[in-house]
Amino acid sequence: MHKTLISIVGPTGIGKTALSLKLATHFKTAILSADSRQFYKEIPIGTAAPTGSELATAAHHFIHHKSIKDAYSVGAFETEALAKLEELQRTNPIIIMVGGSGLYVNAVTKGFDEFPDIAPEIRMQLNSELETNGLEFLQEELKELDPISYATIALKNPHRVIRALEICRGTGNPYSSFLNKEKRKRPFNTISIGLKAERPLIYERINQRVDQMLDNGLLEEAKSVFEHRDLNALNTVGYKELFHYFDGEWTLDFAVSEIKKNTRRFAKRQMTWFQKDPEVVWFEYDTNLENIVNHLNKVIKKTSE
RNA sequence: GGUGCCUUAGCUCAGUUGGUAGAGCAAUGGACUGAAAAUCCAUGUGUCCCUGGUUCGAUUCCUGGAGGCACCA
Repeated sequence: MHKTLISIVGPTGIGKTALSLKLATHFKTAILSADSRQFYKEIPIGTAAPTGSELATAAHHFIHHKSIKDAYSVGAFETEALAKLEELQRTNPIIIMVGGSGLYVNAVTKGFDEFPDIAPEIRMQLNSELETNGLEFLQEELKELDPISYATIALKNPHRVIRALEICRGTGNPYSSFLNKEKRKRPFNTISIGLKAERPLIYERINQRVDQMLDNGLLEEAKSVFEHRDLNALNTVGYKELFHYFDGEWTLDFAVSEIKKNTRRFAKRQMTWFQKDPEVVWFEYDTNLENIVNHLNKVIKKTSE
């Protein structure tokens, strides 16, 4: 049987986790997470990670396998996820992947060009140069070192400029020279399923879920990681807002409304990302499992012919 | 009841020496190859509270009215 990765995507709060559990039960298989925040074991509540009983329903990978103190990146995830998939598919050809982080999903399903590892000091240096000299200064350096990237990347986006520059500085070659190489072919076929719903419904579910998180102890969870607030893993909706509350700058009510607002915006960005992928087949969030399974079986059958 | 101030975008407000108006926030759309729940970009027609008057022309000036705030009774 042909190896298959069933990828479930969609905006936050739409029910991806629930669907993944049903599909894992149906196909008697494991779940791989492509959620850039559910990796971290210290922050399960605010990231809406699967609960203990949900985790017990099927084997999960890449949930709570890292600490917020670990440095992690899409590149590392791509490598680990591909290795894990290879291992799992030796015994089970169908594996499920769920995740709302578009970049991380693409890392597994499509892959990126390969870049050498860059010493983290280079980025730290670039960040401090951004601070002291400003973005235009860095843009000028990029113009020198990599005119092609200078002409194509979003120059007003400091993250993009710094990434390109760290490659230039770290390798001595332009960032653009690594791009658009032949990508390693995936040894599996991906079937992408998207969950969708009317915008007001998504927003309503998000608002409710934030209240639920508070009931589940989000405040205590945020407090327990407060001292590490500067870590990238905590530059996350649900935490950064509560940190302002802990600082005494915001009332709790305001922080909560900011969490809801930022989650809604996040959901919109996810939809924008996934909508442009022509391979995703969309289902209403409350579609019967049977319909989705039928679709999957049809595609699986077709690809193995 | 009297006096003063206010009424402009979903919200807070700016502005037009009279030629139908603009910021912040919100909202919406988008980008995104190792920070991605991150980061960045784009988008502003609204009975300028209502009525009558002056005027070629009123959201702007004047009359009257409604609502709000403050002070005085």
